[in-house]
Amino acid sequence: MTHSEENYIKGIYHLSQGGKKAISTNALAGQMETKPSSVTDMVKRLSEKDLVHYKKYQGVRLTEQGTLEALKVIRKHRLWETFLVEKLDFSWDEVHEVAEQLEHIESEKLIDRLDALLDFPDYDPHGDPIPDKHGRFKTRDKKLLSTMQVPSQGICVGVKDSSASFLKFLDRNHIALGREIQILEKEPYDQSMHVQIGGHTLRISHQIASNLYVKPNPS
Amino acid sequence: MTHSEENYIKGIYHLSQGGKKAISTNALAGQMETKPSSVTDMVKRLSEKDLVHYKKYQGVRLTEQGTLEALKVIRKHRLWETFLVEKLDFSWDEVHEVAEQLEHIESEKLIDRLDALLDFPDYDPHGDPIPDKHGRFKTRDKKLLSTMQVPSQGICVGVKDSSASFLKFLDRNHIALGREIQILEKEPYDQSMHVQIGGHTLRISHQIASNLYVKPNPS
DNA sequence: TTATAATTTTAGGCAAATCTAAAAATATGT
DNA sequence: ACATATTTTTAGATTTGCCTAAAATTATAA
Repeated sequence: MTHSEENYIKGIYHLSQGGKKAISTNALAGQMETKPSSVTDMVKRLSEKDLVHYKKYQGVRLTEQGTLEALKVIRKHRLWETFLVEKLDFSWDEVHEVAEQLEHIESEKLIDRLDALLDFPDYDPHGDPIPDKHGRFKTRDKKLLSTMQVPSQGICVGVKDSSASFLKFLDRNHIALGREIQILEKEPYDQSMHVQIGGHTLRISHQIASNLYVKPNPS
Repeated sequence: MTHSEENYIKGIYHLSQGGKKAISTNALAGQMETKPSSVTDMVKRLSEKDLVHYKKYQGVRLTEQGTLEALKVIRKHRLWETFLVEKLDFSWDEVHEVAEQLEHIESEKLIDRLDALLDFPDYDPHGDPIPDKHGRFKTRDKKLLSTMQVPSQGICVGVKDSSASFLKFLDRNHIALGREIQILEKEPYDQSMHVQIGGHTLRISHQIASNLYVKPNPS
């Protein structure tokens, strides 16, 4: 597989999340930041290699093999992100770009040794699960902060949006993964929330709350 | 720069070692394992980018800028090799292939942090010097084992041939970098040598002796 | 249901990096 | 020195991955 093919497979996987419904050419073009005509070209190539199911005008779906390849790339991406944060002191908003390059390095030994060096982590710095070498990963009981009850509490375990700007916002507001969060109040008008976290009380907009995953505490 | 361009620049650097004489198209084609016509094409592109001096039929030479770029790639290659051996327990005969891929990752922060993680090493696992971030590196007082006096002694500090088969041979014969070696005898007929190293006495062919660097002990 | 809009595909082109085959330039040997 | 061999370059093709513009298909809405 070329880098570009791997990126497409990964893009299709992300758009499909869980479900196995077909992804439209336009949607994939959006994800890949390219033109629909380019997508059609590439999708044909992937189809020839049996990485996707494709019928004209019907969208595209990963085959079993394609899914496995996607999980391999995602495993590499997330292990490298973890490495950058844990061993090279990158912050969680800096790792994505570099991991986009590192995920294409081909060496099973390398990635398995990296896994061992990091002590076989289950989740990456953004709280996303890291597939093991067979493509299996642990899902976690988590909800978007925006859907939590008032009052309730839980632990921050992940982000939905992992853009640098969102992650930096969280840093500035003492929100980090692993930290306990208490939902104190919810404003019916704009759905903003009052929460307590890391010894601070703050107001969180709906936009923010719907991009932060929390593992609810059994209450 | 594309990966291919970086590889050519590195290839030219290796062929030029030290000297600044022009490299022939054929020689470069050999180094790059490609056809001379492909080299001509690429060399033209590199010339447009002012990475090399090139005149038709006159061979190619790195510019100052080209030399700097070559040193950057070599720095990355050697730091990654060191990482693989030091942190991921690769053996010195396994690192080259993977480092060939890793050397193209673009991130100054990554490579500088890696450098720090490894404690700013001066030499890679094959004894080759690692350029610092400005392209400067330490040369070392070293001679090929084949040119050493009898009797004399020194410390193994590098290999000229770093092919897996040679490195594995060294492993099997208790020859490792950093180890003291004593030259006991030299056979005039075939120039093979008797040496003592790591508590073993062994006979070393001229072929082997002319691919192993030794730092002579002041005697 | 039929015209219009949106999506998707095709057709044709471009750049990078490679190749083969042929032409041009340089080097070599007697 | 000049014929021959070697080296190097050019010309033209191929593959990957992208593009634009136009055609084909599917969706939508009055």
